[in-house]
Amino acid sequence: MNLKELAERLGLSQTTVSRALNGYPEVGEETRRRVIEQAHKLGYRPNAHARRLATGRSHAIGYVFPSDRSIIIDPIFSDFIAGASDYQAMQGYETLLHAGGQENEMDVYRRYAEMGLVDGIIVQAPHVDDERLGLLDRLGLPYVVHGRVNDSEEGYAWMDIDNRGAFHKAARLLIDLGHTRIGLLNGLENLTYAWHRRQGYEQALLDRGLGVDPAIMFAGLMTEENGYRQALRMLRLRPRPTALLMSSMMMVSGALRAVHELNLTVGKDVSLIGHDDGLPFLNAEGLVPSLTTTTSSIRAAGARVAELLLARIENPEGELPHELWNVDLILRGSTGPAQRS
Amino acid sequence: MNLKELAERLGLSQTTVSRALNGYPEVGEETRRRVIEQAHKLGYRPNAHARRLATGRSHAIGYVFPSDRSIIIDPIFSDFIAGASDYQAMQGYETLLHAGGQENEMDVYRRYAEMGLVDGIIVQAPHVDDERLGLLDRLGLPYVVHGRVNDSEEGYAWMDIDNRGAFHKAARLLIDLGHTRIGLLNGLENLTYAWHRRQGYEQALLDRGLGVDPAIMFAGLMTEENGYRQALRMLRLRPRPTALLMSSMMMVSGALRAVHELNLTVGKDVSLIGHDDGLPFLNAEGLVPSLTTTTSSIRAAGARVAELLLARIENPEGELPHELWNVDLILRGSTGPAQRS
DNA sequence: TTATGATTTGAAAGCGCTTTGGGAAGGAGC
DNA sequence: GCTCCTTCCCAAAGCGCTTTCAAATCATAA
Repeated sequence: MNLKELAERLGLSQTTVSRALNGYPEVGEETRRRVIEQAHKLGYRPNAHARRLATGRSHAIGYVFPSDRSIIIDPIFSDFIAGASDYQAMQGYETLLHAGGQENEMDVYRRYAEMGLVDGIIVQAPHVDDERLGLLDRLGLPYVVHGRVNDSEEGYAWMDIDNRGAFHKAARLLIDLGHTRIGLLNGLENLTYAWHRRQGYEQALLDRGLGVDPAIMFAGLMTEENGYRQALRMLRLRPRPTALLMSSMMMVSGALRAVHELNLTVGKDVSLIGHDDGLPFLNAEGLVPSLTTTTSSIRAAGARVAELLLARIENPEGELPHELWNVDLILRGSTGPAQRS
Repeated sequence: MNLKELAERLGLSQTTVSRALNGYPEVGEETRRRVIEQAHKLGYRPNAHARRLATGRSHAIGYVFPSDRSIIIDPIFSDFIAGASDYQAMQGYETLLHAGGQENEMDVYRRYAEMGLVDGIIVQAPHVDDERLGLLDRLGLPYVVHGRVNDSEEGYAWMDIDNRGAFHKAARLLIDLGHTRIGLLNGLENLTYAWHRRQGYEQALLDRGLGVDPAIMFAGLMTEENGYRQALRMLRLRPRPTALLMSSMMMVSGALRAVHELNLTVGKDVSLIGHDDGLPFLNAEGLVPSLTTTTSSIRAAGARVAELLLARIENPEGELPHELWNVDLILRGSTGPAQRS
């Protein structure tokens, strides 16, 4: 069932039927009613490609993961995309995913733009000096960055959570509790969010005249195993760090093993704070003791970034959005005053 | 730069240029060379939608997640899709993702088919009696199921791992080690894979004349917290189960907490076996002691399912593939002989 | 030389939609 | 009566490709 057939069956022209279905005003109310009713009854669906060809709009958003596999493995991305894709679906936009293949990330963007496959891009996991933005600008492809690039905040659209503030707050809490040796288990620091977290952490230490010790700082893949290994390593140092600040719940999970293995007590011998992206399969509250966290729903972020991007697509001349979300520090049972050693 | 311009610049017709680029034989060698060279030089890319409209093929594969959010949260899906999408990208197929929105899963399939958005579908997480297959058949949309539906294995294309065999093997190993009370922490049993695992587990018990005790069986979301809670509950029963068989690494992670909390020793007081999908952020070998697992790469499965689907699309008349992968039982440190209690 | 066939190329139709530029019908205003 | 708006509808062009069908070119054989 295509437009032509539908029009014939209604005794109308394609023009009128198309207009009626797409809500154009210059069509009689009675006619519109008839058209919509019949379209529904006959199960008419406009062909997506024909429409896209005619309008020049693809009604699709692209997500590109580096062929390098270290990114998509991060489970937070699936939750981010779930949030974004959910919102897009409600707005009639499809979600295009590109993972791997032999093509490199920049080439995929180029292809997307030149073939008209997507109307916009969500840039994931920006690194400290990200060359993707320049390319997208040149291609004229609208985009919104989830996170920020380096410290520049102008000239591109972004939405980010206040990672610096979050880790600053968290570190300060620990310091206020009397901790002076606080370990940091961070993500790869060429990614901006990790870099910001480290800045927040270091600033809090410096604010209170505490030194920064590279021996109790780690930056790497946020796996359970790295959480375990690094926590174990740090907690074996003397003087032992009395608190650990961690960038992901997976690392927390690993760190807990280390803590148990050393027969230490969480919240007493060692205080733990982790960043919680709100992943449903790894719950900070369900731990024993429940975990003090910096919390921000990655899924909500996904939905919001999608919203900003669609707004940019509908209105390219609008102002570039810059949105920084506050991150809550939720006090639970895994933090306590420092013990004297 | 579109085909028309390129043709003009070359002094050829669109027909010839199109043919040259698409590898049709009826074009002079010298001409083809010139065309390809110029196309490359001028950065020509055929418009995706025009091509799709003309050919009636979308060169895209769809993945639909139920609006019910309990599925996509499972981190194994992102790894599965990464594998599939990777393969597709190499073959020139896009990946379309649908998560959430107000539309229900069946309606999305209908829309995909009627609007021509995808050439095929990968059906995820089939339940025991899945109504999706019937719909897809009616829509004439090629698909491959990752997993099986109920116990019927004919009439549809599928690829699955031998979940029943895997858990049978695992349970039998434990029994051979002298365990007689073995707990099962499973996924939701309306999903076929979980149902199969339970069958394998029960069969192994029955084979050796052991009874099945519902008190030490759990089926639910495979979260860390459920792993912890259920392991804790079971290990507090008397007589205490001396082994736990688990459907996911997240559950293992939670169970480990419970074991530590009860001051039990893994591999001695309690043996653990988990199913490992090969997720890169949660490594069975990195645990202490390292974990005995049933192992099968979900990423490899994704790539294979995509391969089967593309083959079906290229050749719809071909035989329906039925592919069952053996699952290895990898013996590591978390299993040992049962202690007498 | 001419007929024959093989090899290359092109004109034009078509994929299914949107949108431009009118045009017919009907009512209001003079 | 006539003109002038509205209101509602339509024919046709166009989006950028692929593909059918026909024609041009060229070498070869009779």
